[in-house]
Amino acid sequence: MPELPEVNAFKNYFDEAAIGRTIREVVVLDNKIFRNTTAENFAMKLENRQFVGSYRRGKYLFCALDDGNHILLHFGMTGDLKYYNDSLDAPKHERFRFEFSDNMKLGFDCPRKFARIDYIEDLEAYIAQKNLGPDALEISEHDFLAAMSGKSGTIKGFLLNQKVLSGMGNLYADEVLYQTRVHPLSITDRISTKKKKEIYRKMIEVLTRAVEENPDYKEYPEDWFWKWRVEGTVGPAGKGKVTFSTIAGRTTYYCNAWQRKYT
DNA sequence: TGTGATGTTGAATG
DNA sequence: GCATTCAACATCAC
Repeated sequence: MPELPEVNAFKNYFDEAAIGRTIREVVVLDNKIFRNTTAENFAMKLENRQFVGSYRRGKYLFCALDDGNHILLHFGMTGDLKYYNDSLDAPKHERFRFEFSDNMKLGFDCPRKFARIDYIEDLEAYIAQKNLGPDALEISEHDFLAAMSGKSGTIKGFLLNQKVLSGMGNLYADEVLYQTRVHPLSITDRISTKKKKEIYRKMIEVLTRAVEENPDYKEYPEDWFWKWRVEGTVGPAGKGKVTFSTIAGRTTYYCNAWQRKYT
């Protein structure tokens, strides 16, 4: 999926396509993508409304309506947005679309259907109930260090936990650990304070750079991050080869000789 | 043809 | 409570 930088790019795309437009009709092609509401209710609530803004927190994109309510767009692994005019240009796995009063359409595409769409009347209560942690680009160094304190799980699991920190995904987590030379199996609170701060700074740096690229997760620049994330790639300064295993439930790439394991 | 994929959730287990 | 593992969700590409 889209991780934080990709969702940020979706936000930019959404803002451009939807803000200020009136929704004439909501066409639903797959009921199951709605989690806390039905397709009928969703359509009824949104028709004749206008989008007035959007707010991203981690991988969650909240879109504000002119009646004060919100919708959540969560892209799962394969969610995507497409803005178009001609019906022939509808994305292949469109699950629903907004048809605006000017006849333009914004389709939500998602082959694997891991995406989730919610209708939200109380945004703060919704976020509190989800237990969603602060955005990875908003959290302060102090709060980041405090969150690490006492944690006995792996650093990889820590970075992926959306309740602690929202926005990091599998690829960017591997990138941060690789660049800071910390082994993904390191125990979070055993890492030195100096290294913890390095992880924090690198996380901000990597995400900031990625956000600036406005990445489209289907098409990354040639020299994008994680080029190294291929088995057998030789680590920096000839430090051994990249290998992978499942850590915190996700396929994790790392270089044993390059990344120190704090235990 | 079997396998794994940028994510989340809930249940079961230690 | 904390952390981990697993299965489920559903489809596509290799």
